[in-house]
Amino acid sequence: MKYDPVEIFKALSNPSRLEILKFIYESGFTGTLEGGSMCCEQCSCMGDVVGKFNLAPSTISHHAKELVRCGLVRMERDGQYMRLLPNPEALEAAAEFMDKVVDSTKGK
Amino acid sequence: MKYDPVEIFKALSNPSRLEILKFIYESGFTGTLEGGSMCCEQCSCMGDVVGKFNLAPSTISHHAKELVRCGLVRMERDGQYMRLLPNPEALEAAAEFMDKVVDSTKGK
DNA sequence: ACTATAATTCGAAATACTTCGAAATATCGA
DNA sequence: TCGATATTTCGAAGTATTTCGAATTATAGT
Repeated sequence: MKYDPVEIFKALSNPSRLEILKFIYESGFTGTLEGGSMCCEQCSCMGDVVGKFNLAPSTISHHAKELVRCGLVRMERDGQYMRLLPNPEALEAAAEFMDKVVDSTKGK
Repeated sequence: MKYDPVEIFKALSNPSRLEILKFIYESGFTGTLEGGSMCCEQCSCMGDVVGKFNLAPSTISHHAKELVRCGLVRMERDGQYMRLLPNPEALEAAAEFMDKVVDSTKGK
């Protein structure tokens, strides 16, 4: 298996981290970030997240690393900036895992 | 909202608890429990879970309570036994939440 | 009422998580 | 190269989680 459901659920189980994930996903690809991103139109960078949430930069950095570790987010350097990119494949994999558990109880 | 995604993800984020959940869901409604349940054909009870996993009864009891707290499982007393019943609605709600996050990144 | 079985509560130990601030590292622009 | 900005690493404090065993509560059967 490419993604570990437990690791993904762990990443999603912290309220701050879940909000950060939502922010990254909403900003990603669609460029809906209000006021514009520091780094690009189509994604958010570390600093965008720091500006959005009431958490220390080191804390944001740590949460981002967790999101990357389990595959929910990808990161790439863009000069000084670190771009945070959604990886919906991982979220879909976790949702699929849940659907399978649901199916297992419905007699399938 | 009827179910809190963060609470559900927290419940799913522990390996033991996730296995217990899967066991409850597989046993529930379909009666596929090998060797039969202590309490009934169509579900598992606390003792079934204790027999299946290498964890102290108090630990199983604690995990079950967490699963009930977030809505993933229901519990009802049957004499000495405690029946553990899947509540797929909660799991479906969490999967739907995830799908919404995925959609938010794909331009809606 | 007593005993056995099932499950829960309680208290404690070990571990993990969340968050911060300070210091370190990376990159850009002048 | 220097100073400014962006991000990460490190160490520490407080909090939460996981697990256990012992004691307790609930119920069934005799």
